[in-house]
Amino acid sequence: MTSPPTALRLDLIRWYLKDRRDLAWRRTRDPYAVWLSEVMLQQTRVEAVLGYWARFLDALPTVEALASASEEQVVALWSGLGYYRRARSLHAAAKRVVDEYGGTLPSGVASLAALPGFGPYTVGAVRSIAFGESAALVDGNVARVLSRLFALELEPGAGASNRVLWAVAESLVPAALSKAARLKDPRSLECRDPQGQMATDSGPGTWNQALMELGATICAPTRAAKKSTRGPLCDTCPVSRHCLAYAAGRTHELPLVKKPVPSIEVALEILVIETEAGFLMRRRPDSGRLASMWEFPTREVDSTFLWPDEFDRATATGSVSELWSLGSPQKNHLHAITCHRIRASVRHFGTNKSSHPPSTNYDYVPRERMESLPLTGLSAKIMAAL
DNA sequence: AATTCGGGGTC
DNA sequence: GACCCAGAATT
Repeated sequence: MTSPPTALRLDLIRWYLKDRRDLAWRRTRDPYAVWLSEVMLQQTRVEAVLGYWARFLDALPTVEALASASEEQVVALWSGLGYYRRARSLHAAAKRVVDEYGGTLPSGVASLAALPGFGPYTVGAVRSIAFGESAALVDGNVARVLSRLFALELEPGAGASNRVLWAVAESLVPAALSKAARLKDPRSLECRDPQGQMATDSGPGTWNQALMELGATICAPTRAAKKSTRGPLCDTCPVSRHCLAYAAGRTHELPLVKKPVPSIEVALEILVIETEAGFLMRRRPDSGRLASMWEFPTREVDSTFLWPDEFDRATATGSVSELWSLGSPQKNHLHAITCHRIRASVRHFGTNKSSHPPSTNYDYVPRERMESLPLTGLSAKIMAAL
């Protein structure tokens, strides 16, 4: 393991310790809290995670609390964040950590990688950030930063490309600090020496986070359409003097990007039926998209692609087409998921008539219970706008 | 190797 | 609107 070029390390670490964002999960070394943040941050921007992380930890502050929680509560705490498999994997992994490790998250590669939801990135992140182990990681930020620093022309997404990026990352990650050094000041996260000066020999967790922070705030992706208005802020980059792409004037060309898949337009009609017993809600099937989550009765217009169910069966009070025409129009919503762009028309229908649940997978949910229900993101937005 | 899985911040 | 994001699991 060669150590990173000293000047590069110094420049990046100094910048990071001075200019990094003050993110809540950087103020803790509780492995569970770090683990939770890393899972929430998978394919999700920092800004979106901020509120969720604190709320989740407040409700389920320990591995044991998470392990003994219901899956419904866990998914409800995740509602709106997306990629709900992450929540289910996290829950399953917490149960195994309690059963197999007495509630203490292991720090070894094999142990972590065997847990659901732990891919290569999360293993490296938890090991380096939570435990201070010398473990590399590659996420979208690191891939972009390393591609530019070393002018790597890699085929985007290819397995061989990923192997190169991981090899480079592993060649750069510093050795673990001594246990004494790490324990000296837990809050400072390897950041300062005993004189209060910023340490120049920071550990792997700091190094990895510095790489990601640079990618998130300075070494930004280039937008294919408008290369002039976006892209890396090389003028303020702390390591531009080490950057091969910068030296070659190619920062806007690297990394190579593959063209995105076109998105599909979807039109939905959504009916909010409010009775004395509560809102009529549908529970989605146990498998597939948004599995087991709850939503307002939904009908897809002109096709049955995402929401194949007729919502005519959703109510015992006559045809839904009739309710649709009687309902009062609500705020329409634009909702983008993966490669679909959804236009949702919403109508609200109130009635004093309470009735039995009209069919399986439907139920009336009182307003005060809606918040504890694992709602789909779209239904949560509709609820918030009522 | 290619798909699937949500949703939103940000320009 | 268009990206693309502190990816993992499945096909």
